[in-house]
Amino acid sequence: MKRPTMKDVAQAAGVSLMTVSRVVSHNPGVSPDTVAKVEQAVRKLGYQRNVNARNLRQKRLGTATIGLVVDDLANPFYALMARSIEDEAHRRGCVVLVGSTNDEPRREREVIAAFTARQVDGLVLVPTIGSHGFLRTAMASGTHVVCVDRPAEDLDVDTVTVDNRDGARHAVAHLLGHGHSRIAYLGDRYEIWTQRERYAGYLDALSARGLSADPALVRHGLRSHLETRLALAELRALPDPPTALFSSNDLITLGALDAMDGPDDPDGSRTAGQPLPMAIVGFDDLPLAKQLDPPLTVVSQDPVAVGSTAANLLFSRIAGDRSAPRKVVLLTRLVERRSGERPGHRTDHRPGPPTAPR
Amino acid sequence: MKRPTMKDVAQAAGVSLMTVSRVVSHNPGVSPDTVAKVEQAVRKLGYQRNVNARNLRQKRLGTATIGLVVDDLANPFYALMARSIEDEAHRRGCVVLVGSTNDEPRREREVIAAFTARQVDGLVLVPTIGSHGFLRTAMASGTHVVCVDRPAEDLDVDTVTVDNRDGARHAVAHLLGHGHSRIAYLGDRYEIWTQRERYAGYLDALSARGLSADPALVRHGLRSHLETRLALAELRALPDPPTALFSSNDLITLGALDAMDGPDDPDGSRTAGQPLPMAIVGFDDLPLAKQLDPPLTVVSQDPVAVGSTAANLLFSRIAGDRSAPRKVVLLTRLVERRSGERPGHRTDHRPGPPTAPR
DNA sequence: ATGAAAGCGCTAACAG
DNA sequence: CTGTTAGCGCTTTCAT
Repeated sequence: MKRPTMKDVAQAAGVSLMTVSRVVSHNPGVSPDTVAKVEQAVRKLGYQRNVNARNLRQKRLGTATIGLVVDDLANPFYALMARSIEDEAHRRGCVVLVGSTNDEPRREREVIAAFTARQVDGLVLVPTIGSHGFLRTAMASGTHVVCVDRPAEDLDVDTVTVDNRDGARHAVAHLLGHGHSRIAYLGDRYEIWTQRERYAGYLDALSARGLSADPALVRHGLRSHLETRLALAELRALPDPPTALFSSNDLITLGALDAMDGPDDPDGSRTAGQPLPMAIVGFDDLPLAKQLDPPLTVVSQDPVAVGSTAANLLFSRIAGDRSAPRKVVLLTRLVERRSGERPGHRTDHRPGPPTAPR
Repeated sequence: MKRPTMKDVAQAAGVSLMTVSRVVSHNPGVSPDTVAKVEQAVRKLGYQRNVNARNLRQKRLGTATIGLVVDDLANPFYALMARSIEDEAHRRGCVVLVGSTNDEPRREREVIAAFTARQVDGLVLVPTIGSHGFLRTAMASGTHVVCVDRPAEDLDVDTVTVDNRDGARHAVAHLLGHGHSRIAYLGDRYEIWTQRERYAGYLDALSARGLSADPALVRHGLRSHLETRLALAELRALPDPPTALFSSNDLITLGALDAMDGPDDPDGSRTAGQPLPMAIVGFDDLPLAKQLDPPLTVVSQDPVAVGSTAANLLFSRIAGDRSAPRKVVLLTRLVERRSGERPGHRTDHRPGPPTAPR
């Protein structure tokens, strides 16, 4: 009923507890016969060492446990990242605790506290908005932290991000290059670092052409499908509506594409063959992007590379690297399919009088 | 530098270690002044209880840690499931260790061993193929196990699955109902339980119409995008090619849609407005399914429901439920969009006269 | 090559 | 109300 302990194994093998410890730890200096006897007892009892008890005494090697704290494990980007971090950990005989913050600082603190209370060797963290000073004490007592996806505003630690600004700039430049000048920006909460960066990239691209953003075309804070639909509806009702759209994350892209299909039809929808009413480029690639009509042009980032880079950084810290914090910035790639190439000079897509050309 | 212990707090507060323990555990019977003194010392030192040490002594409450072992954390289905399990765990003040097996029995054993060695209270497991007898000893010593997505072949434990067979049957019946009789089956490894079930559903639907499967139209063991493309190419080269397709998971659906686009074009592809050459219904919903042309009809399962059901089952076991193992089977839903409705009696899909409207 | 003693950080079971 | 003594399962250190 209860799990066997070293004591039980020792008794079964007729040796001392210490000898069992040596065998189980593959320590040298035990006679082959004894090893055999002990190993047999181990198998017979189904003994497995209690790693937590071990870690209590032997802290030289750490707990071989790391924590991964993301916004939302269900988000494909973080899921891919998590998998690649888990792979790196597994290679090193390390396990990983995961937690989602839901972008709530409070939940973030709870999750991190639960992890550090279990003596994790380190943390890969997608920080929420707000201060992370509370991590200082944990870090002082040896918990290593690597930030991913975005930096923690007040923490100078290893950080792996992608060049969001550059990615957005390219996306919007692409749209501009295809004749669009009224390009809407659809973004998530402006408080999120990646969103600020992407918006900055949007502005960069405009000003490189001598344009400035029309406030009427800029929408921050889109948190849901519904809000995105609404925002898009308002944009289209404008006297001078946008001809193109830059959506700053996958969820918003999804919402926008859905909204473009027209009225609220739960399952099936857009009339076959009818072109999308606006050009669109989105941040983040999506599985069926190239099967759309027209195929969707996106800024793609590599979550697997982000994850493995972060994991490697973390493990080298755990292994003793005490050099200055590194800031790694990975590149994005503009995957040009065709949704960004619709002509920018026509917006006729509704029955009824076409909007004035240009 | 080192983490403070209760001893340090006791010293700082001028009380005994035991008093600190009581305060930290919110035990009654400590005078308010003492509580205040201790709490202040705790804050001052940034003390946090070592949960592992605590669990070593007090095993009444378990470790408040569960393990989640899935095929692949990056798979959207498992990612969603993982998130919902993590939510349930978080509600209960429990943390979760995750691991991917990659469908390799060996890695599964490694991951499970690493988890049980850390004294997890229970395991939510997507079992690989093969025996799981090795879990018996862990279970005998109190580790609870709940299987999800598929049953473990030789383990009588709580299991949460969806009705794969029924889902597949409906999908294929839908295709049959639209005039198709030559329907190809594209599946992953037949050794995987879900795949066998879905194939059985495919056969069910055919025989309900008095048809039997044409072996030439059945392809098992599709493990990659490439293999799927190849398989589809072969099917189309048949003298009497299929007019419709049932793909038995999301990856295969993706591969098939990709292959239908024609030659190997890395990024963008299909000519706008050109209809898909075959009808298709896939198992598992996909984010952009309804934005496709035609919108993709799928069998959808609810990973969040699967996850939360499994988590609830596990936690009630941990809480002491010793009733007979439960087998929960959730339903799937056929989301009828339009890809299953192309006429089954024509296969002309190349440049030439446009397909009849609707 | 093996074992005995001490102690990791904490709580259970008793004292006072 | 508070403190003392064991001891969880293991490893360290020091014998033998």
